[in-house]
Amino acid sequence: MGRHSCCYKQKLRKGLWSPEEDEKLLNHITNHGHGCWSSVPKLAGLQRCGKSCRLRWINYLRPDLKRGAFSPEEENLIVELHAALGNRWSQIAARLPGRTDNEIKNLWNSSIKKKLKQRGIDPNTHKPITEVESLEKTITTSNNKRSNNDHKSPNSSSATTNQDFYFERPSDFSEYFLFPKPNYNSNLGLSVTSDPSMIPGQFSPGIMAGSVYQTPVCVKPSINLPPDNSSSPGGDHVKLAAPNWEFQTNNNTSNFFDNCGFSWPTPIPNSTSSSSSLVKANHNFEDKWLEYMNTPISNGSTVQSHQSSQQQHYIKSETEYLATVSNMNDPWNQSQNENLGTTEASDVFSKDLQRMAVSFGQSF
DNA sequence: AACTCACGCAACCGCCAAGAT
DNA sequence: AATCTTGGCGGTTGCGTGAGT
Repeated sequence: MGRHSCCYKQKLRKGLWSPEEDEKLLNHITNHGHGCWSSVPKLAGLQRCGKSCRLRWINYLRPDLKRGAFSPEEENLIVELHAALGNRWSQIAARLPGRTDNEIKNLWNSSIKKKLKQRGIDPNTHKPITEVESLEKTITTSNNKRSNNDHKSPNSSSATTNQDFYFERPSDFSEYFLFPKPNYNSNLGLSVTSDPSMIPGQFSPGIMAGSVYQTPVCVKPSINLPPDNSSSPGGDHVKLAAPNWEFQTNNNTSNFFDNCGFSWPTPIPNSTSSSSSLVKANHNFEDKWLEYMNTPISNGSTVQSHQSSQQQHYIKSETEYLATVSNMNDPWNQSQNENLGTTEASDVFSKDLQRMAVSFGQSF
């Protein structure tokens, strides 16, 4: 259980991939597609397990990867999506073309989390830390009271987890629309929607952000995406998450994002009384939230400063070529690449060059 | 120059779900 | 129905690098 049989039945290589391995894998998938991942290493002549090959392809070799530093727009979008989706990195990555879940997860853990904390925002709940702390106190108190009656209380986890965050939310969010909706397009400084191509399909991050903490209980929020055409050059080998979200509390299968992109489902009746008090209680938070969203999360230049050292990898040139070719038939990718700023473009292959230098023992 | 520390990234680990047998 | 295989995901770890002393 857990570890795949292929990983220990055979003596397989682990650790960093060599340029030769990359080339083998890239050539194989380019020519044949990956098919069954477990057979890829054998067919490609690699001493790796299929899982490792898959990961390497998805996170590094895939031709549609964007690479380079995250833009402030991307970071803001990640924050918004995290507020709505939690640690569902693959789903967040699906909204950020060319970015991998691993990349986003790393960025979140290494950079964004800290920035949010510095601003007094709890990165788990996206609420002001003071509010979270008071909430924790309340929950601890109530749990203590409850545990006096029931020592086996299963619901004793911290309120700071995402799960708890979602469960805290009112099931009726109709009154939450009383909140003034922040207009992130205007002068709030959040530039997420300034680049419409950033958001595939009908996703409207402005609306999303306004409803960040309004996500109702048992909702799997997501965004309608057009069919993903950014798969590997060999065909539909790379499956990106294909979300098909539904409102779970009932069987209403109408899509969340019909029409206006991010429309909320019908509110659950019989819970308005509690939600109205919540609205009041959350007014302060709304102000803080606006303040929080008013400031772009990243300074851009501070992110991934390591990548300022420009280095390249010979594999990437081939990969980039493939990406270019694939983009010719892919309007979405075309628009994406057009939106790559010069700064970002210059960062694109930094890590690869570094590896090349290491591999060949040369400096450039 | 040498050392330490913090950070970012790539890769692995463990688990789960779905499909195949 | 039970078991096995595979793909996928989120959490975690270890290494390389750069900054600071």
